[in-house]
Amino acid sequence: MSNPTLEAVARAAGVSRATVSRVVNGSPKIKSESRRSVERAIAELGYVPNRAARALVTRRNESIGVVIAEPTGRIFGDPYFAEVLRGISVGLAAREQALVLVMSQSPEEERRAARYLTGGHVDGVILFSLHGDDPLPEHLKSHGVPVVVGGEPPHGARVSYVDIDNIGGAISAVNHLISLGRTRIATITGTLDMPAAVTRRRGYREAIRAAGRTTDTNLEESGGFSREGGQHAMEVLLQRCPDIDAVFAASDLMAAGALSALYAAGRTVPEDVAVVGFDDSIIALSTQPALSSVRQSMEVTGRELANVLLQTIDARDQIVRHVILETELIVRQSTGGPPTRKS
Amino acid sequence: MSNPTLEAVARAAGVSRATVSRVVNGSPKIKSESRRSVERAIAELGYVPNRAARALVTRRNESIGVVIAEPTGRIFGDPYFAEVLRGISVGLAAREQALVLVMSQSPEEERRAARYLTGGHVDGVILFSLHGDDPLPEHLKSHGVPVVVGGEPPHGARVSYVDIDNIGGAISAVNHLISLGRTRIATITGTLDMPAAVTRRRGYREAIRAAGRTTDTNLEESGGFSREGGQHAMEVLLQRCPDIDAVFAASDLMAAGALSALYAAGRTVPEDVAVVGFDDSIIALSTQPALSSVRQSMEVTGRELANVLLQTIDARDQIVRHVILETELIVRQSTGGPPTRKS
DNA sequence: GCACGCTCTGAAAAGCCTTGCAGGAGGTCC
DNA sequence: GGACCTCCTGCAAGGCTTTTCAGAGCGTGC
Repeated sequence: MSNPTLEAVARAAGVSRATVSRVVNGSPKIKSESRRSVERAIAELGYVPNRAARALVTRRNESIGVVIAEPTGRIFGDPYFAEVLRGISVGLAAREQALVLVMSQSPEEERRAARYLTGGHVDGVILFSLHGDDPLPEHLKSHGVPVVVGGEPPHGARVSYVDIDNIGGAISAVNHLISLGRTRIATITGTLDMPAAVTRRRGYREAIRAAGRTTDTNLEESGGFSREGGQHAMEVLLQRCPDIDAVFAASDLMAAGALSALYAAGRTVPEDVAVVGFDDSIIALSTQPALSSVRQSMEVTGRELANVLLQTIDARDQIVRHVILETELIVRQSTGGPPTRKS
Repeated sequence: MSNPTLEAVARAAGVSRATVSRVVNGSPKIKSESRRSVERAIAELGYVPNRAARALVTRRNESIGVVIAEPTGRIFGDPYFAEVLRGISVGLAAREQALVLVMSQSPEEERRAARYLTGGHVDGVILFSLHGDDPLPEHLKSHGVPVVVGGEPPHGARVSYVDIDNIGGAISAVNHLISLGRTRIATITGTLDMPAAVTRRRGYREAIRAAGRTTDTNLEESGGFSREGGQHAMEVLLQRCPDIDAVFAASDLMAAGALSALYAAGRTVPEDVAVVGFDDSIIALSTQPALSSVRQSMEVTGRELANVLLQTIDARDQIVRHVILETELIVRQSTGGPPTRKS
């Protein structure tokens, strides 16, 4: 229950507190003899350093905050978050850093979170799922808290981030649809206050134009990154342009919603309309037919987030670091491919 | 950057450190006059108590650990975890407790986690997704760390837990299938080293017998709580008993897998085979047709976990507390119901 | 044999907060 | 008017670790 202290270990090993401290922290200037006796004493007593006392003097907490700011709470069914979290966890565990999870769903909670994060309770912060002009990254940075953002940060924020190649992913998805001979290709975008949503739409437009066609905003509709939103967007699109023969959805969840709307409208997939999603999450496999999707490795994203943050903390600098991860199109039945073929 | 200390606030307010401390901690014995001046000073200086120093003297960390022990990492696509996590977060935020997330996926990581959790870094622990004879709850308890388990704890462990009415949920699902006139009702179970899986199977069996029929282990197959497992289990079941006309799957994810297998075998849902899942997660809405499912509120589960743990910490006792939450059957197209009808 | 240098260790301060105890101010009762 | 009580506040100790600085012990070079 009550843990032994440094003092107790020192007595048991016949040395001073300072020596024990140095052994614990791996100082090189310790005779191997004293080191051994200290190590034995530590093992016998089951000594674990008191994190609070240590933090008090080092002014480090050995813990970093991970913020998932999701006001709607809606996206939460998306496996995306869990996967990234796992990646972060792996990245932090390697360095014995604790992961403090902060979920803020309301402005009130967000204020509380900001107070907590700038209160010196964590050594750095990983931010997630940022919307629009969220001032949090700048706020933290101005308080001297190291920050790294998952996904492209809001416009203007000069902070480190780890992102995937959204534009390349979107282009490969649309090119795939074009290569299938589809001519009326629509897109269901995410919430356009999120950079990822805007960038994926840009990729869609660029691919359309690169094929020598003209873009048409009638073929674009926001699905808010939710299943219901995707379904509704598809209904709107079908009403506006009944001749649609392909859809690129900016997330698997929205693609799943689109499938429902297509079935309800009597369309077959992929015969009448080919569908591509984004993320290649577990959802892509649970739809009927299975979704073609742009794969991103959320676990790698998480690990990189942890790495970049720890790097920044170690360096004590203000350098802005970027990491962009690749994507890969996975072709399944929703665009006519057998489950295992790749583009 | 460098935060003001208690001392600074005391000077600014013209009182002593002790008085400031008492104001911060809401001691009742402070004249409202001094309280006001202290509060103003705090606001002006933007004072935030140093958590480390406080923890050092109170021997409390104001933070609790949440462990998700998932060796396979497979279940992770399940929205279940994210939802419970959110509930826990809400429950802890109300008490200004930090949520330290610990994900252990390998024995090595589990050892590391155990060391961390017994090292006095957290005031209590919430455990999750326990398998078989996991010794962690007992281990923590013997080290005097308050523990509460999400879901029925492993056999023999006398620890507090919050669970849902697994048996009632399973019974209502199977009764629903019986009421539809189905006569060959199979079940796809979870990993049987988890109590929730065993208990749901027991509910299935009890409902079958209560209807005056006999159970048949040929109609039971494990799907390991994963999509692929559910699909494979369904294939096995169909081969063994081609006359199956209903399936109760112990999770939505497995039910989604079962749907794929049924389609592949040329069966229609719900006409040939009616399907019921469990959890009523986002998955239940993204399948075609939408799944009937046993709803459990994961968010409430999470909130209750937090409440029970905080209660135990406050009371400083070793009382074992239990909370059992209700479930509700939601009927959708996979058993022939319209989306909104309830049983 | 002496001065010097190197290696390792110990003493002690610093870091910031909570809280038991004592004491001051002001009011009440006889 | 004095004794006593209540209410509030301050003093100071205590909690555990890291780290600076100085010094002890020992070997080496001249």
